[in-house]
Parts: sequence; structure tokens; C-alpha cells
Amino acid sequence: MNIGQTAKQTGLPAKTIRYYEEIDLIAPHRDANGYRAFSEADLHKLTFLARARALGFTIEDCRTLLALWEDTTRASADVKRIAGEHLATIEQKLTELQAMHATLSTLVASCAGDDRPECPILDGLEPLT
Amino acid sequence: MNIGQTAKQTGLPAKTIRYYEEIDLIAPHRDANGYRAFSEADLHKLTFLARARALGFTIEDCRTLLALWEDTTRASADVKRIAGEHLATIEQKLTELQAMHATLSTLVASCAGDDRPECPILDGLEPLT
DNA sequence: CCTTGACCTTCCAGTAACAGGAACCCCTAT
DNA sequence: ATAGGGGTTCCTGTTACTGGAAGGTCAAGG
Repeated sequence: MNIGQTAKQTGLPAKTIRYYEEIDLIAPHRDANGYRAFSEADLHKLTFLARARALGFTIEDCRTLLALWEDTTRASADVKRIAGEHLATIEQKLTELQAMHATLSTLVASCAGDDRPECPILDGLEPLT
Repeated sequence: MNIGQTAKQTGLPAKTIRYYEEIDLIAPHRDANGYRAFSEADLHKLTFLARARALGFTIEDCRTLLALWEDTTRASADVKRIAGEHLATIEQKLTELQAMHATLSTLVASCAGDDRPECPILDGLEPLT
């Protein structure tokens, strides 16, 4: 299967698939004309990668997860550790974003948003002398 | 004031301050020896920038906000629009992160995390045939 | 006077994960 | 023969810095 069709099936842009090959996440065969030829296994991997990336795992996490996925003798603890660390990262980002949201939404709500210059948003960014 | 002291006062790394000068967010004077000399106004701006960045505004947003901040004839609507758009971005990221968190925490909770290979996390990333 | 150490300077490279675009090849249909 | 819609590689740019090398400056101590 060519890259265009593979992109459709996996939902990944062709550019991304080429990039994944470049960084050795996948290694599709080549046809005589130089076109990439994706196997079922390649599709499988790409779909796996697409899901892991959608869950926010880094590429390096994905590399490790992919290796564990293919190693049927893995210990689930290894997978759980990676996922757990990522979960902690997500939780931290959530906390930060929620704090930003609280502050910013208060500021935005308090701003008239008209043609006058008075602006509580800028005031909120102003150094408290 | 030299850059080291300025860094302490603003909480920004010296590297970051140099970078802000490079992209023309600030323009401190130079002493005869070539050292940057930060004025009170520079400190003010840097603190403003630090707060805006902490709220997640992009550098380009900061550039605009800084210009509005210094323009006493601004319309608060201009500020509110930028902040509102950023708020929407934050809300979208929050939604995405919450979805990731829900999925991933379920998967992590269901994984034994021992030395056996069975792993619901990997299963969850597996393409549904 | 010399050295040591803490500053400061510029410049170059690298980060994460691609996206955009140029220049060019391949295949099929008209 | 040509037009189009694939495909290929290679190079650059993105965001907001961070790390490090090579070297200038300054105050204090021996």
C-alpha cells in the first residue's frame, strides 16, 4: 500500500509517516520504483502510534511502548510505569492550566471591553509596586 | 543594574532576558564595558512579560499586550479580545487534557503492573481489528 | 603585579514533532 | 504527447528558549 492510502487508513498525514520512518519508528519496504510499500504490520504500528500520540505520549515514550508492545514477554509493570509518569505530567499540566484559567477568566470578566483605556487585564499584569 | 541582578529581581533567567532583547521586546542601554544596564522601566517591562508568559500568553501576544500597556489611549476591547482568544485556547487544551486524563487513568488503573505480560494499557492502544 | 573567581559578552547548536515548499520522478488516462 | 495526481528527497521554519564554548571585565587577595 502506498503512503497516501496509508495516511487515509491511519489518519496520520503522509508527512508524519515519513517522519516516523526517518526516526526509525517504522521501516516500510520499498517498491522497485522507490515508493514506500506499507504492510499490515506497518499499518498496525502506525495506528498504535497515532493512538499513543493522541494520548499525549512523547515520541520517545511511543518508541518504548512500541518495543514493549512487540515484546510478548514484557512485564506490564514497565508499561504501567511509563503511563503513570505520563499521567502525572498530564495532571500537572491540568493543574497549571486550571490556575491560568481561573486567573485569566476573572480578569477577562472584569474588563469592560469597550473603547476606553481602563483595563483590569493589563492592571493584573502590572507589577504590584 | 546588571543582568544577574535583573534576573533575580524579575525571576527570569538571564538567558531569557537576553533573548527578549534579541527579539526586541526590551532595549536596555549598555555601559561603556558593553554590559547591559537595566532601568526601572526595563524591570517593569520584564516583570510584565514574566506575568503574561506565566499566564500562557505567547511571545507575540506579549508583544501586542506590551504595546497596548504602554499606549495609554488604547481601547480595553483590544486587550480583552486577545485575552479572550487566549482563554478559549486554554479551555480547548483543558478539554483535551481532561479527555486524555480520563482515558489514561482508566487504563493505568486497570493494569496490574506486575511481571506478567498482560497489559490493558497496551491493549487500549491496540488497533481494534 | 598577578591571579582567581564571579561576572559579563557573543555566537553556535539543539530541543519536539512535525509542516511547508521546491525540484524532480512515476504512472495512468486521454 | 501531455496533463494530472501520485510519489520521492532535501531544506527551511516553527516556539521559546537552554546549554555550552570562547573570551572580555572587574574587585579582592597574596
